[in-house]
Amino acid sequence: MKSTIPDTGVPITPPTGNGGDRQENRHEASLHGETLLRLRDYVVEGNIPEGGRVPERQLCEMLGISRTPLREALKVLAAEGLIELLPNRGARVRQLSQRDLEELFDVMAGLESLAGRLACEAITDAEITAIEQLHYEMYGHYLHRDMHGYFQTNQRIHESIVAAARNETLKSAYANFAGRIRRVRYSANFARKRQRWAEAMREHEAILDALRRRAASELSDILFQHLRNKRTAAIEHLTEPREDAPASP
Amino acid sequence: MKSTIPDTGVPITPPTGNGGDRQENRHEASLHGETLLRLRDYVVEGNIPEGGRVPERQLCEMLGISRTPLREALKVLAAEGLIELLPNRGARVRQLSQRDLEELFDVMAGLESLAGRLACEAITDAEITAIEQLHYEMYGHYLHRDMHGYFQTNQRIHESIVAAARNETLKSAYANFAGRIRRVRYSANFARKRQRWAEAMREHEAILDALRRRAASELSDILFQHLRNKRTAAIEHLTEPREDAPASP
DNA sequence: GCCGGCTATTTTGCATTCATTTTTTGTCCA
DNA sequence: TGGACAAAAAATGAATGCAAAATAGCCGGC
Repeated sequence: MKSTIPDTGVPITPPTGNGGDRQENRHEASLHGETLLRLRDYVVEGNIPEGGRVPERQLCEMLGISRTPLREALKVLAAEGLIELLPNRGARVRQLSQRDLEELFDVMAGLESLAGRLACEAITDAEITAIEQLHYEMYGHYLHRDMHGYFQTNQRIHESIVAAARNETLKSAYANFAGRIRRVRYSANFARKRQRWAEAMREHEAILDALRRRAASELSDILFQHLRNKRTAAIEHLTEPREDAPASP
Repeated sequence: MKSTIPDTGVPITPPTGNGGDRQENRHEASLHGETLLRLRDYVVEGNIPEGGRVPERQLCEMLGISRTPLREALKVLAAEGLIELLPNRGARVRQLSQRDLEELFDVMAGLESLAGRLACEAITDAEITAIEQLHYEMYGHYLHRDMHGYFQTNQRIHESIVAAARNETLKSAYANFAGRIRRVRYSANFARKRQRWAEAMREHEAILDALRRRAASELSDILFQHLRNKRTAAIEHLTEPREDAPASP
């Protein structure tokens, strides 16, 4: 046997509860909408290995639906870039090349950069205060070397900036791209490198500072560079993934 | 009769030849892929009035296919934001509110701003020369008051910048958003206002200048502002669409 | 004459079915 | 033993069928 593409089977686990509707509006009503949400989460959470095939029949019985709504959802996921559809050969979880990742990170950087710019026009003092809170919280995590907490808070900060941009279209696009790299973000805690971590903290200080001053262009630059650095760290991590094994607690 | 939503019928015209595959890779193989491309063009070209319903059966016979692939294509178009799916009530061409347009323009601005930034890293002298050519060509159109030529060349310039960014993901997202506002861009030749037109030309000079110097941040700012001004012009035009009637040839 | 409720028709959503294509399995022969 | 061919099995792509919902049409009441 064996074709060139590894034909990983799907371990048929019970469906994960629909986490939350990040992106779609109110598709819960229709079956295909529900299916879309669940399938998206299912894929984003990494339940199917990279490049693995997405077997229609198994998913159908797993979700208890027929193939029609499932296939509709697959088409949408393909359009979103999460999976790819090989003609007559079914769907596969999209394999992201290094180049793909670089591109995705850059687009994310561009979107956050835009978010920062727009946020400067609209953000309220209260929102800034909230972000400051998050910042200090994150600093605490940093001091305690609490990676998980750090990442979580970090993400909330970035989401707050996007929210402050007051642009639902942007928010939705941001969520889409974030979903595509989420698998990587989770599997690779690339920022374990101490130096990069400290650097990121400094960048966050600068972000906050620019935000307080509503310095749009400046914030835009800082955010872009910040994400660019994340990108570099992530790529490096994927290329030579070691350094975190002999870490202190 | 009459519900709140205007129930515009679709004038059943022969299908337009598939212009070109902007966004999708090679979906020509499958029927639903073909359908997707054709339907997208059909909608983007404005064959269905704003907010008009997209009747499955008519489109089926128009395209000569069954409902299954058509419905798959509709789901994708809905995910792209071109149409919206009302539960149990079919698809409608998405009506863009003024706010939607503002948001879309801003996102486009962000993407172009990003494109400029990235282009500075990768663009070749030859590409810059090509853009300069386009710029002079556009200037010619400007002097001759040739709006159509001007817009066409203008669009090619912006596309060249996006292409120079060497980021297919960005290019694809750009195409997606461009498609959403294309209907408006075509129906409203908002830049007829002389003053804005001259301003735009100056901005383009600045863009070219920054590009030559590979001044990433600066170009990013200029591009954002340029698109922002376009946005303002467009919104103004939509609000009070007059001024172009008593124009000299 | 206009409004509200009732029925008929259309339309949508999903399941099922059918036709191809691909993939796997089995067998034969070198 | 191993590879090539062939048949079987499975999976995909698309069409059709069927139940539920919505819309339109109609009639009666006010």
